[in-house]
This record gives sequence, structure tokens and C-alpha cells, in this order.
Amino acid sequence: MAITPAAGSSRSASVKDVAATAGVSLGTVSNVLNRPDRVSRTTRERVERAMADLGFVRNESARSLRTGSTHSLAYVMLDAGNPFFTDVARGIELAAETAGLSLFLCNSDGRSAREGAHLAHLQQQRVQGILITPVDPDDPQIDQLIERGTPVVIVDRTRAGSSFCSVAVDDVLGGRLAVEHLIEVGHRRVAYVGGPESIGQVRDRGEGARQAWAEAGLPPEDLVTLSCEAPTVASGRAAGERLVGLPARRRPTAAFCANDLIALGLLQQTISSGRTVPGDLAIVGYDDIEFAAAAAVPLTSVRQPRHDLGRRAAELLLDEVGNPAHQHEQVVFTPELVARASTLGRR
Amino acid sequence: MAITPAAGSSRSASVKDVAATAGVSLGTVSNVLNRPDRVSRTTRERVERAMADLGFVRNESARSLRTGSTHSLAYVMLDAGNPFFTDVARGIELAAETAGLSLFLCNSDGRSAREGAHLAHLQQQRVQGILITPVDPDDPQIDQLIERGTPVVIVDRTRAGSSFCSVAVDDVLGGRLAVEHLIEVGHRRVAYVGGPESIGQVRDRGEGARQAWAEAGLPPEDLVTLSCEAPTVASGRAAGERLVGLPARRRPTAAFCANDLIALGLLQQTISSGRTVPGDLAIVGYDDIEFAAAAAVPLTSVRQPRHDLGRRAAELLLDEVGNPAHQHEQVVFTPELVARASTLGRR
DNA sequence: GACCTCCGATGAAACGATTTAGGAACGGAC
DNA sequence: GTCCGTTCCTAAATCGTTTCATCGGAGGTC
Repeated sequence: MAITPAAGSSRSASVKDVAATAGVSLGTVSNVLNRPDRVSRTTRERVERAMADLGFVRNESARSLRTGSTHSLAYVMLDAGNPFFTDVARGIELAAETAGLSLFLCNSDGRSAREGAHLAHLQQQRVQGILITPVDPDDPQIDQLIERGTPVVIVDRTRAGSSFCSVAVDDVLGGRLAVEHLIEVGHRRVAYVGGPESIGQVRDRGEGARQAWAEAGLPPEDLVTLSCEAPTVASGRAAGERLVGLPARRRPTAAFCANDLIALGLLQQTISSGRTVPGDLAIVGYDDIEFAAAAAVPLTSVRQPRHDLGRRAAELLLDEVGNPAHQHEQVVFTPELVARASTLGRR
Repeated sequence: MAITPAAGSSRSASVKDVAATAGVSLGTVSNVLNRPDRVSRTTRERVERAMADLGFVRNESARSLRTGSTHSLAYVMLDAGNPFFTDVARGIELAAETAGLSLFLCNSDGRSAREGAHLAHLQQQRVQGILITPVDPDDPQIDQLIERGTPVVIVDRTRAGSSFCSVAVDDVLGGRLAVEHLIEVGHRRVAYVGGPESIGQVRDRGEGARQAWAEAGLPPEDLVTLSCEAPTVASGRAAGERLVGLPARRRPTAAFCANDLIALGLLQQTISSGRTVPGDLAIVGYDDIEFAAAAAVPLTSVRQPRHDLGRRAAELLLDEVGNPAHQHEQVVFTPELVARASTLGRR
């Protein structure tokens, strides 16, 4: 009869075991897995029965070694704790699921070293492609990935004249929108709260802020930059304490924060220290995450189409993987200011 | 001379190419990769040079096929959009990084089908082990994973008499703490807002709420259950609208929400509809995510040690993977009530 | 100078699945 | 009864890496 390995044996069953149990050859088992229509119904059922009995689990390493391709994509996030990126990830997931691929999420947590380790590992895994919101889009490791054949799509950043696709939102414009709005509602001393400078988004939004300030003909020294260690709620709180420390004459009446986490921290610190928003300090955030609207004082924020950002990025990657005539594309979405009570509560 | 494949050839370089270029054998290249001390310095440098020149990237599929083990763990999250789970993930990441393993994050998004697809794929990938916050901890697929040799640790749930490790927080106790607190500050008509019932955490927290209610000798009909479709901010808002619709006589004066997302939604709806918190409605959340303290009215919440939860879970998994004398363990952490303005603002 | 040791390097044999060229069995038609 | 076409299945080669038994040579010892 068929040779049946001991149930619960330490080695898991292979196609060979299945073939032996079902009394067919290796190739037939493979056909059942990959081209079931080429196998007669009775044989197929016998093989499927054997697979179930043995608890057969296809070995993806062997499969992808032989075929040279995997069924996975990966998204390397800049900060998994920031809802903005998890929303982007959700958009990517949707597209990946539709295409029948699994999506692995990796978190670089803003650290180049971790990002590099993830990229190296993903490259060794031969994932079909990588989506990444990089710590630094000019990192040569990204070019190296592409040279060595792993398609990459940059999410939420761009690079001039690139050899890859990217999907971004115009952060300079976003910064302008925020500061133009603050100027419009009457502020003449504004703080830009962001950091670290190593993050491109932070630089661009600050640049947009400065442009708007200059175009309004306001003195540069009245646009203060408050640099944070990280774009987090805690940093926002800390920035709030530093603001209070400034002499009243020089203290800004409004703050534009590089993201909503900072803004929420700043908001909390401001209110809990007994001042009011926007009375003592108007606040504009960035990203318009779900929690922004639900904040102590609903937050004015620059909205990015985060879901579309993810979906579109994944679509570009899938096109690059599947379509030989693929052309690299740099998609830039337009941000939009959503004005709420944190700047409008009082004139 | 050495056979050098054309630079930028479509096939990426293999150890064989490296060996040819460096003028050594396959085995030597492998030794450079895995036991560099066994190779003389000059040979090693020559091989490393060849690897760099060819852009060699080790093929992890082949490696793990041969050795039978991978360098990856995975955490299947219930909801990547909920900061609670990303905080847990961060704890896991820390432990994984320390052990030199990569962590893949997968998001089941509360859907059994997606969870199942992820598990199947991870099993095929032969990951070293899986951490999971399951949609349903009694899902037979989990037992099947273990039977077939993939270690599993359940995160944030338990199961009686189990054949695997788990790390959880006592949700029944958490529910009691919340409701005992509400009773103590004087509420006699309370809503439990949670859902769907299919989620164990929701059931347990509700059960704890009922126990506390009964032990206080209060009539069961005064503890109303408001069921949500999902534990999200949007559901919280919707629940708020349903609460307003109740006749004043029967309307609860306080709400205990199954998590902070629901609580934040409820809080937002309550305030934006012109009522006050805790004046018209006191609110208790669950998880004590960072945004809870930063909310419109700082939220009273049941705190879970989410970082430790993740770290401990990963440690148990690593022990199971590496230690032959491993004993399964069911770790249960104790939650803690953090009282803030959303229940204390007024007596 | 013969012998032994040790170090470094070698080459073949796996790992488990897929693929492809080809072979057996079967049924139908003349 | 023979021949042909169709199904269905078999056997062997292959993917890239690791491992293990082995081998050659340099150096030391007597």
C-alpha cells in the first residue's frame, strides 16, 4: 500500500508524501495544486483527500525558489503609530488583496538602520515589490534595490527625475495653505512646529510656510521655527511648554504643526495649562487624521487623500510588476485645508 | 578567467556566479556567508569583493528551503487602525529586533476570512512563529497551525486549558473596574457601548460590567447594552445619536465603551450636539490609548499594559522556538482604571 | 625524510516544489 | 484487429543554498 508517514511526525508532509499516500506521482500532485483542470476528478479528489489527511502545507520557499516569484508585497512605514500611515496602509492592502497578494507591513520607526535592515531582508525574500515611505528618499539603498530588480514605489515623497514611481502630496503647497489661512484669520506672529529636519515632509511643509509668509510681505523673524525631536504627541506637548516660556511680546499667536500628532500634543498642553484655543493660540495640524476632528477643540488641518495615496501607490507597483510596457510615473496629489474650531473659534 | 555574467542581467547573481568570479568553490562562498571564521582572510576578502561587484543578494527562499527555518516572526493584528494594537506591535518589534528576527505585521481588520488567508500564507512561508490577536480564539485553524508545527502565541485573549501560550489582560476585571467607578461617582443608569458581540474582548468587558452592576444590587434593566457594528470612532458617533433618541426617563447618564475609539466618537458626538461631558453623559473608555488623554475632555479609561503585553508575548514565542524545555504559559495582566475629567468633571 | 596534524577549500548531495518531454491507457473509427 | 487521438500521468531536471565527507598542502616532530 501507500507509504504513510507517522501522523504528527516532526517533518511536515511534502508533495512526495502526498503522492505516495494518494498513490500517484509527484507531478500529479503539483498539477492538482496548480492546474486542477488537467487532472481527472477522481484523481484530484484522491489527492486532495491525501493532502487533508496528512496536513500538507505547501512550502512557499520551495515554490518561489523554483518559480522565481513570490506572492507578497511589502510596505515599509515611517511610523506605524501614526494613524496617517496606517490609513495609507489600508489603501495599499485593499489593492493588494484585490490582486491576490499578501501585504507585509514593516515599521522603520523613522530610523534609517531599521529601514535598511527591513529592505535588505525583503530583498532577500524576493518580494514582488516594495512600497516605502522612506526616512530619506535619496538613500542609495533604494536605487540599489531597483538596480537589482526589486520594483519600488515611494509613498508620500518624490524625487526629481527618478527611475521609479512615486505617489506624493504637494507638501510645500500644504504648508502654504496652512500659513495663508493663519494670515487670513489675522495672525502676524506664527510658529512652525516640526522636526526633525531630516524628514523631508517636515522640511517641505516648513518651506511652504516660509513662502506664504514672505509673499504676504511679513518679516521673516515673526515666523518662528520650533524644532521637535520627533513628530509625536509628546513632542507637541514639549513644544507647548517652550512656547509658554517665550516673552509675551515675542510669543506667537498661532502654530502650524508638521503633523496632527504634534498638533494634538500642543493642543492638550495649551488647554491643560489653562489657556484657550484659538483664543491664546490658534493651531493648524497636518494630515487630518480621524482623531483631529475628534480633538479637544476640533483641529484645523491640511488633509491628504491618504487612502487614495496608498491605493494608487499599490496600483503603480502592480502595474510595474505585471505590465512589461510599464512607464514610471510621479503622481502628486493636492492637499486641502479643512478649517475647524482650532483656528475659527474666535476672530 | 572567471565567468562574469553581464552586469544588470535580468537574473540576479547566485552563489555560483560569486564563486566563479572569485575563483573559488560554492562551498567556500557559503562559508563566507555563514562561518566566516573558517575562511582565510585573503579568500574571504576576494569573495566579498566578488559579491559586491556582482550585487549578490542571498536568496532567502533557497536558504530556508535548505535549512528548514526562516528569520521571521509575524503578528496578525485585529485592527491596524487602532493605536492599541500598534502599541502592542511595538512591544513585539522590540523583542524581535533584539533576537535578530524580522517582524511582519498583518492586519486581519476583524475579518475571519482575511485572518485565515494571512495564517495560511504565513504557514506556507514557514515563519518561525505567529503572534495573533484572533477574531475568534477558538478558531480551529489556530489549533491546526500548532499541530502542524508553527508555534502560536495568542495576544490579548486566552483560552482555557490551551496547548499554546497566551498573554492577555483580565477583561472581565476591566469591565468591573469601569462600572464600579461609574456607580461610585453616582450613576444609576448606564449604557455599555460595544460590538460586535463576536469579539471576545467586547463580550468579556460587558460581562464584567454586568457583574459589577449585579453586585451593587442595581436592576439589570438599568444597564443598557448598545451594540455597535464595529469598535470604531464612527460607531461611537452613531451610538451617541441613538442615545439622544432615548426618552429622557430611560436615558443613561453614563456610558462605558468597549474601547477608546468608540468612546472618542461618542464624546465627539455628545459635545458637538451641545451636551456636556460628564454633565449630561459621563464616559469611560478602554485601552487608554495616547489619544484618550488628549481628547476633548480627557477620557477616563481602563489602561492595559500594551507594550508589556507585546513584549511578553514575543518573549514567550521566542522561548517556544528556541528552548526545547519550553512550557506553555497563560500570562494574565491586570488592568487599571485611570480616572480623568470625562467622569470626574462634576459630581 | 617519513609521518601526522591541522587548516582551508572542494564538490556532490540534499531541501521541496514546478515543469516539460514523453509514455501508458483508453476509446472510437475504419 | 489495427491505428490514431485524447487523456492522464510519470520521470527527470531544475531553482540557489547549505552541509558534509574529503582532499591537498603547509608545517611540525621525531
